[in-house]
Amino acid sequence: MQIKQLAQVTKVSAKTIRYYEDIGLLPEAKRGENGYRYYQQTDVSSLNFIRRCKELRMPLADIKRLVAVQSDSNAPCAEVDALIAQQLEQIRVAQYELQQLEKNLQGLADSCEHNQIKDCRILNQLHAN
Amino acid sequence: MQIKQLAQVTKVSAKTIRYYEDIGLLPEAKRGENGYRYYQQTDVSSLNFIRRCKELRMPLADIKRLVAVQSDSNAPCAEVDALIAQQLEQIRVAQYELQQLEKNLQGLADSCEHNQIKDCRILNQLHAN
DNA sequence: AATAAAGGTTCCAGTAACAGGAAGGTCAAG
DNA sequence: CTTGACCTTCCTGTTACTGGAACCTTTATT
Repeated sequence: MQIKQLAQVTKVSAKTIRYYEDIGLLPEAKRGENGYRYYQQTDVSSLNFIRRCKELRMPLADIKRLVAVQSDSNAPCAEVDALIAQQLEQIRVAQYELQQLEKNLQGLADSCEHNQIKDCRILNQLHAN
Repeated sequence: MQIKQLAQVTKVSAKTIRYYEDIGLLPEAKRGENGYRYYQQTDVSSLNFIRRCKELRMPLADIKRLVAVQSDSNAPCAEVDALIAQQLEQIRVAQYELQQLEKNLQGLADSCEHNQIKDCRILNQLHAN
C-alpha cells in the first residue's frame, strides 16, 4: 500500500510517517521505481505499536528504545520495566502539580468580582509581593 | 542594576530575561553607554508578575495579553477572568487524562513478571491488536 | 493528445520557551 | 597588563510534528 493508505489505516498522518522514518523510528521504507514508498502489513503493526506507546505519553526517544530492545528476544525485559516505571513516576509528579495548580487557579477565579482592571482581584494577587 | 542582579533577585535567568524582551513580553530595557541593560525596581515587579503567571502554567502569549490589558485601568476585567477560567478548564482536562493514563501504566507495570523480551507482557500488550 | 486532479517526493520554515555556546566588548582588581 | 567576571549579539538545538513550496507520477476526463 502507499503512504496515504497506511496513514488512513493507522490514523497517523503521512507527514508524520515520513518524519518517523527520518528520525529512524521506522525503518526505511521500500520504494517503487517511481520513488514512492510502499508498505506492508508489518508496517501497520509497527505504527500501531508506536501509537499505543504515544497514548501513554511516552517520548519518541523512549519508544525508539522500546523498538530497539525487541531485536534481542532473549534479553531480559528490565529496560522495558524501567521505562514504564519511570513514565508512571512522571505522571504522578505531574498529577500532584496539577492538583496544587487547580487549587490556586480556583482561588483566583473565586476572588473575581467582575470589576474594572484597576480593582481586579486576580491581577492584584498576581502582582502581590 | 544589571541583568545578572535582576536575574538573581527574580530567579529568572539572564538568558530568559533577554528572551522576554525579544518577544515583547518585557519592554526594551534602558541601556548604559557601554550597551549594557540597566533595570529598576519596576522590572523586578514585572518579572515577578510573569513568574507568578508561569507558575499557573499560563503560556507566554496569555501572559502578554494579561500585561497588555493592564494598560487601560478602566476596562472591565472580563478578559482576565476568561483567561483564568480557560486555564482552569485545561488543567481539569489534563487531570482527567493523567488519571486514565496512570491506570493504564499501572496495569502494564503490574503485569510484568520480569521475563525475557519474547515473553514480556508489557510488550505483548503494547503489540496487541 | 492535452489537461486537470490527486496522489507522491524533497526541503525549508515555524511552533513554545528557552538553554548552550561562540565570538567579541567592557570593567575592576592584582 | 592581564585575568576573570561580566556584558553583548547571533546561531544552533531541543520535541514532535504541521504547513507550504516546488516539482514529479499516475489516473481520469475532455
